[in-house]
Amino acid sequence: MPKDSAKKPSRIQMRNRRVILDAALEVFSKHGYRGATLDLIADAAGLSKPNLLYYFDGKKDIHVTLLSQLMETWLDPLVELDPNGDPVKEILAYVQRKLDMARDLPRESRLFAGEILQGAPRIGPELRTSLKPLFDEKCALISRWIDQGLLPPLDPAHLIFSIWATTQHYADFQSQVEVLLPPRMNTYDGAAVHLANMFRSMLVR
Amino acid sequence: MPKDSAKKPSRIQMRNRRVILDAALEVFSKHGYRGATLDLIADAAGLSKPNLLYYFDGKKDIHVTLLSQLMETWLDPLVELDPNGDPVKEILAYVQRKLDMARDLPRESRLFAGEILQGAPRIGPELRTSLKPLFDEKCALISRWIDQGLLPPLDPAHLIFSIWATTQHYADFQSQVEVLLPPRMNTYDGAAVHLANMFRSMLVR
DNA sequence: CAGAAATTTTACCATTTGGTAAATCCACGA
DNA sequence: TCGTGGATTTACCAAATGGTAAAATTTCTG
Repeated sequence: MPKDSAKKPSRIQMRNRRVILDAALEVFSKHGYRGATLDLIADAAGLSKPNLLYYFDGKKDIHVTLLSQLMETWLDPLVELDPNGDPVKEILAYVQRKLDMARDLPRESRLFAGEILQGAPRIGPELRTSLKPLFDEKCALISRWIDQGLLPPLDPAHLIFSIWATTQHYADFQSQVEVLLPPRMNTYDGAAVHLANMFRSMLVR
Repeated sequence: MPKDSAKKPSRIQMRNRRVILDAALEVFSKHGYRGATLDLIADAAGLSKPNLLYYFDGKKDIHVTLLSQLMETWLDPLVELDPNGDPVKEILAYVQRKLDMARDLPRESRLFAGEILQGAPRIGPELRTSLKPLFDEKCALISRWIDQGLLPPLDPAHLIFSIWATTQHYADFQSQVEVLLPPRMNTYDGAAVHLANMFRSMLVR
């Protein structure tokens, strides 16, 4: 009975929960919450549907678990923004980290985007408790840098939005980018150059 | 039998088709394609479900019709990019038009985003036939401006991506923006200032 | 190895959902 | 005003889907 959170998970449980979550990430990010079916997830995981429900309390449980685990990974690049570093370098490094994440974890990006797009019905609370404090802290940090004359005056919140939007775009709108950009050309290298150039020109006077 | 495209639509048909499409926009943009049900759309339209299907061939038909109509509106701001205008002014005006669209037509933005996010299963072809040629044309225009020394060297494609991403972000990620930004403050005015500042600093070298 | 516990499968079920057939209602032109 | 075709409702249905009960099987432990 693995559903009790008190007991320590066995080897099989560890393995199968990971397999299920990976399959669910694939399916949820491709079809959205409603478009994803337990049968699709079970097939992708190589398990039977009732077997899935032996490890999770239901479809919602799988989805929420996935989003909660993702939140940590998602916030990490912003956490690393260093108050003691050089402001311009720190922010440009943050842009690059976010772009790397879009390239390396596109499914996660799309899962998150789909949830937000539909009004964050399942992680709204976690946005308030996890994301908001971190966001406010980093906005304050950037404001301090501005006050110290290390950055030109700008709105920290909108700056962060722009970084999120431009980097995640390559994962979330991948199907559109692939239609528009010539094949064979490396999308992410081009994006890295362009975004570094764009944000540097705004941050360096 | 209004489903034959040959006949001219009656007054009632015109009205009801518009009512249905507006209701469908509301429901599709909020719940996604799979999350939207004919019952929800019918309720929102104030019609019965079989009555919906008297005007459209099915759920897919409603969705595709909506997306096709939207495509025109969506491309319009880019069409207006004037080869004879001042490059910087033209591009900044384009940014503002896109931001206005995110503010005034957030449901349309989210409908489009949801479709792209899931791999554009229903408008992929139209991206190739409608969007791609226009995109290529405007990329070429920007390249010409660069060659003429009117703009600093930059990648036109990634520039356009950045404009799309930053402006649509305020509609597509509205639920997140609302959590993070203090209420009472006008999001779109702040965004307009920030984005104008950002893109100007990149374009004016 | 024996028995218990954990895991997996088989056989279901109730609800939701996209869609249809046919009867009924209603607007409008002759 | 009456008939006709367009518009709407009523009563359905088959498939899909999330979920469950219980039997069967595998794994672990003494």
